[in-house]
Amino acid sequence: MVDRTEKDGVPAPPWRRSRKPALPRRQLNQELIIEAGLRILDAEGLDALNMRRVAQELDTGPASLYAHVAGKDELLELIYDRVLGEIRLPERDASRWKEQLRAYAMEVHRVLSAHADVARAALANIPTGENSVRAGEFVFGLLIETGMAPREASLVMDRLSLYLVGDAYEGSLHYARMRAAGMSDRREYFESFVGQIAGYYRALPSERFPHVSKYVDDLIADDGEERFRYGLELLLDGVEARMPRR
Amino acid sequence: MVDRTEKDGVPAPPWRRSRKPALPRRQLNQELIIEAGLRILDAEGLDALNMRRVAQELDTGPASLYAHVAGKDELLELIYDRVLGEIRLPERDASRWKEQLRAYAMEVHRVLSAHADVARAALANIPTGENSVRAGEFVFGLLIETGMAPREASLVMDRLSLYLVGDAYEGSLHYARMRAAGMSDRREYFESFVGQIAGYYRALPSERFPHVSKYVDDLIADDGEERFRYGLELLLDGVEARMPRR
DNA sequence: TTTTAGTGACGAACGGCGTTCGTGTCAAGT
DNA sequence: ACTTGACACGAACGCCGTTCGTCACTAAAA
Repeated sequence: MVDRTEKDGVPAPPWRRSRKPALPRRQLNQELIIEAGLRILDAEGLDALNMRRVAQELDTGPASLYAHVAGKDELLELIYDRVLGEIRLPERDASRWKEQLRAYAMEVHRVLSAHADVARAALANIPTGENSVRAGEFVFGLLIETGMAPREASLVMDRLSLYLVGDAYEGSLHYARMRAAGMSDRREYFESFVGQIAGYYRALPSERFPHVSKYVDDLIADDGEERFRYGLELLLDGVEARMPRR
Repeated sequence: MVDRTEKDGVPAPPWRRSRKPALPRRQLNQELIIEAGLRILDAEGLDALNMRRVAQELDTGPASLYAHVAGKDELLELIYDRVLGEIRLPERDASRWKEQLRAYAMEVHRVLSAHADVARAALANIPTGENSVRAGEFVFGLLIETGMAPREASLVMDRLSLYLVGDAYEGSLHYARMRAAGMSDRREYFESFVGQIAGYYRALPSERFPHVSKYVDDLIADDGEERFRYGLELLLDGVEARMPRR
């Protein structure tokens, strides 16, 4: 018997109990549930994503979902992996590893930013989906082919992934705050929030916090995009310093 | 933050009765609530930390807490800042900036690891507590005194903080999983979980994922501690490369 | 001493959540 | 035609954060 949850020969993780071959007698299947969930996530945020809301989107009751999805956690994993599927990978070219690694990071950043709240769901579980492995093979393979020892390449891939998801997670939090404040404009939120932070820093006693209170403008100067790029270059340069000479 | 409960140094007013045994009422204040919350967080994890459980710990009902704490979110922030208060900072010495930055990172890592689940609560809100600023002043001041431009120092501090909290967050997730599986031994969990991951990787089709499936042992070789150190050195080396020559 | 005002404590309850139970329903196999 | 069994789904369970209204108590005013 063929488990239909497998695509292209990738087995499902053993701890995810495999379910029956979904026979679409009625119009309800895992695919539809994932899509509905992602739609809600993008339009209304993670806080609005609950089983009742997903069921409502599909014109049914919450109990119906549990025939296709183990629970909310698994649904979030599935949605996350679906988003990772939007990552476009180039042909590997080890001679341009740094350039390709940078492009990869920017691509992941782009995809996670496009589905703002998905990163908040992503960090809640360790990803093991197909598309996660696909991305991993790209980065890992690139480093290996460049001549880096497998063990070190594994470390680099791990830290880079953490950085990408961690940064996106932080971005998600701002997005959630913006939504909670009822704002839809990014600029409006940025000015309001950063203004508050700046005021807080300026009000600090300068005897105890001389540097922080003095350089407030520098502390709030860069936005998320520039911070992401800076951290990325920091990492890439660190990796380059560890690359075997050729 | 103004605490109106005065403890010492205030003499009893003369009109106070001489004869009263005086239980001054129930003793309940913010301090007690924070401590109870942290106790539960450490002993039972974030999932077990809810307002009813905290109230129970203090022999009262959940409604009583809201006189001292705005809600669960604020309580988590307060607990987090309290944990940050355990961070010990040395005297700044810019001539040993790298060493001190490394020691600082290890110290934060130590404190966040000691209260395993607190990082999961930490990333949920942007920290603005006193102890958070204290740590920021240390790192920022260190970089400034080393000669780095304020704007760049701000970026470095931001990325380092993200790394520290992000890594601790990831650790928290493993901790939560371990607890959810009913294990109390770290070794037992590690072998069980990593074993599953390894099996999953090994089962991948080697045509599509040649590197990942080939170097499974290297992918799972290092534990969280080594990964943290490696990423930290990566960052520190990147920062060093950007330090102005002297 | 009596009254008044104010405050913290807290039982009860509201609304929302994830999830399960039991029953209904209908297509496929016999 | 009957049986089977997977899917659909209304209803409900138990848990959560939070609010309301009431009560107990104290400190100041009268």
